[in-house]
Amino acid sequence: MASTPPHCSITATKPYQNHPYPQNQLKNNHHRQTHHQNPQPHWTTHKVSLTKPPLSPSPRNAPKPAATSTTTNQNPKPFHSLAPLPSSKSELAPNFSGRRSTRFVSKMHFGRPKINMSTRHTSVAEEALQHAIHYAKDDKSLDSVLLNFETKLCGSDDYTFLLRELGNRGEWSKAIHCFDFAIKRERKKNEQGKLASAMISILGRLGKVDLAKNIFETALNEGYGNTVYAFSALISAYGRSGYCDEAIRVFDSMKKFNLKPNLVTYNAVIDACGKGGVEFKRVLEIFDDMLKNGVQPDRITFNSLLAVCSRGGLWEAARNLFSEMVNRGIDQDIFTYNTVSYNTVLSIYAKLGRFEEVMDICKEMESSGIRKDVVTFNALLGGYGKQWKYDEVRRVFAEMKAARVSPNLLTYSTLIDVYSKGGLYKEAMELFREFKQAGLKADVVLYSALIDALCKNGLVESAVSLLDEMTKEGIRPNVVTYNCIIDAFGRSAIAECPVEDGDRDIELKKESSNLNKVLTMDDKEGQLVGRADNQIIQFFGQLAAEKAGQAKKENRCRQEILCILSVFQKMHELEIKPNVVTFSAILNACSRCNSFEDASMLLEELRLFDNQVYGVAHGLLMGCRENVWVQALSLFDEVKQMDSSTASAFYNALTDMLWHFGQKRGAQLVVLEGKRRQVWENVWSDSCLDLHLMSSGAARAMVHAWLLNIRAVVFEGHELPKLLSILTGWGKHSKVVGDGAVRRAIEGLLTGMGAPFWVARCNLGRFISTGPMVAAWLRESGTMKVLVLHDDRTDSENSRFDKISDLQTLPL
DNA sequence: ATAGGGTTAG
Repeated sequence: MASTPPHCSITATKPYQNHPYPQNQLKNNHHRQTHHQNPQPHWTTHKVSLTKPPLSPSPRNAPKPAATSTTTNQNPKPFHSLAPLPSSKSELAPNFSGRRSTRFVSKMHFGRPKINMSTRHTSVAEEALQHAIHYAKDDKSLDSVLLNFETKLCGSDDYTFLLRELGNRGEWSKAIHCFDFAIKRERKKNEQGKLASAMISILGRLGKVDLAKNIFETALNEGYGNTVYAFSALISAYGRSGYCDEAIRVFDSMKKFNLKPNLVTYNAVIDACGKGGVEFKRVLEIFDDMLKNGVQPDRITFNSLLAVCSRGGLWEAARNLFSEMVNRGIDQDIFTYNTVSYNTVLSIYAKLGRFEEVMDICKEMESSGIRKDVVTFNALLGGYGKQWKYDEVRRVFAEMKAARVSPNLLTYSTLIDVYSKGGLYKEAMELFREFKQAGLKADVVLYSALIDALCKNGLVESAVSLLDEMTKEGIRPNVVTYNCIIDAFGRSAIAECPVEDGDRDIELKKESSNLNKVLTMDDKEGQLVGRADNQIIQFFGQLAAEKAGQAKKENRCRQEILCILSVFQKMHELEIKPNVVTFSAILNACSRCNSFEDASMLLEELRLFDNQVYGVAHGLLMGCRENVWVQALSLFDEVKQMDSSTASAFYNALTDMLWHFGQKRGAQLVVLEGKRRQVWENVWSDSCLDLHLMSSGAARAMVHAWLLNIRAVVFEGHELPKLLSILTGWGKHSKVVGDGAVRRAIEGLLTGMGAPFWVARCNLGRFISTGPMVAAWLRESGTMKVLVLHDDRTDSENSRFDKISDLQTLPL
């Protein structure tokens, strides 16, 4: 076990720990016992110990791994030195599970669609698929469909297509039936092998490990399963269901069968280890084995290794791996690898919005004769969609269909999400309809995206009823689903009423009534679109109509609070573990409460989730800074372990809540602590204050601190820079395009203080001034008074604290 | 044939 405590990671949630292990796999599970079972019963609230000393940071004195740039591909040996480092364990950790926590759960749901990347299947196969979906209600009718098509279907490629597409639709039973049908009719062992590995992979993606194992064993017995593909598929199947010991066992057994693992096999087993919480040292052994056998690791290998590190909190090791990756030239050599690599790079560039590079890669792929597969297309669609390049999205989607690459759940999920985020609800609705027509089933991620779209538009109650629908459909919501809803609390009440344009209004009403007509037609159409689906389509119609700003807002707040409490209730019932995002969401919800009483109800929910986070939030809110500050610091230590946007979101939420309830000084302390810990990158210099990553409360508290800071500069007799600027952004970073809440808040703040700043000519989100003007203002007698912040509520004990830590003397 | 895409907290 080396020095790593089993639960020190920030990704402590192990969603699969709830899966019942198959009976035959419970033996020899020593390892799993230690790793998979969270020793803390989740729903107990631990006692707050306000005297608890702050956590010590991770030791920095551990020996540095010696991954250096001298390493070459031919001599890859430095990895033994990447020993796991001891890392601090905190009691907060179990709740502070990072974002990765739900990924795995969501991937367990229906159809991890993975379809044949080539278009080797014939159009007959597509026709057969339609028949199998729509007409085959039982085994018998499926048989007759298959018999009907038997002579026209072209070998294993057509059958593989059929299996995969059925798998994409969650129809594992039909898929197995087709597999049995196909295997009987196939003579060549090689082709039977293809069918078998495809079938194993499909079942693996659907989380049906036991069935996958059956197929595998039969294939072995019948003499067509002895391939590296079948083994790799089974390893991956075990891995994605969390049975990493089984995955390793299968991997080890390959030797007996004289099979040499290849890159994919190694990647699958390393990935399984990552998901299964295997300690880093053990994974490195496999990695070394890989290198010894001359299999070159690729980006996926490294990513999986990195996941193991981050899981174990082994940040040093992760950093070293990363630099090793760069040293190995993974980035540079990527094009000499294979399609996989292409897709990985492509999706990275697409996410970054670097479309020139994306186009280059596409061209490169075309010239090397590598076909774009569903993953390639999905990456392109997501990339263009996130940049709001909807024309490109349409073009790529058309190209995809022309290339006869079937859009899958992820394709539609991506598209529906980007269209909803862009406010193109009609398009989103049409895609949802197409998605249902294709016979695909929504999973938790798609539902969460839909729920989020409703929430972001203030339709919290509709979101909650969709939550109920998905539960009824047998799809288990995850923490993300709940976080979306919690974070939406109060949004509708504070949402601005857009300035109405009469004509536009009428247009939208027309559009909305058209939508309703389409809806009615759909009902007649019949079976394909079910109850929940109709509801979703209705919601999109509602959203399209709500764009006209017709929302009735009376009583909303009251209803919403009841609604949100019922959501918490459901979360408890389903035993959904909260994470740091949940806490941020609750704090944000508090900021939207009009009364202290409402906020208290929400804080009470926070207390039930995590007494310690509650202790800090509540303590600061009540002005008991001195008592909770130590506790707060240890909380911030934990938050610092998250990725930067998660961390800053938490600081933003906490600060906003404090600011909202008049604890401005407390808010400022939190913000300065965040700055000290570099939660927001490069917040300030003497000439510039960059607020674009901050919430409005955090930004305002920061403006005060910054101005006090340059006031000190002035009073020390130094000159200010000629030009001073405050950047607020103008909504570019906002998920709501052009929102600019921070900009408005700062504008109001500066005006209110009489600070001589004005909006820069070419940039609405930038306030500027000159050094001399600001200096003169800062010298005015009344300025200091408006700059220093106070709390509405203070504990008498705190006056002493205030005096010592007068702002100018704070370590900034 | 086996791996790799999508959702929340700005």
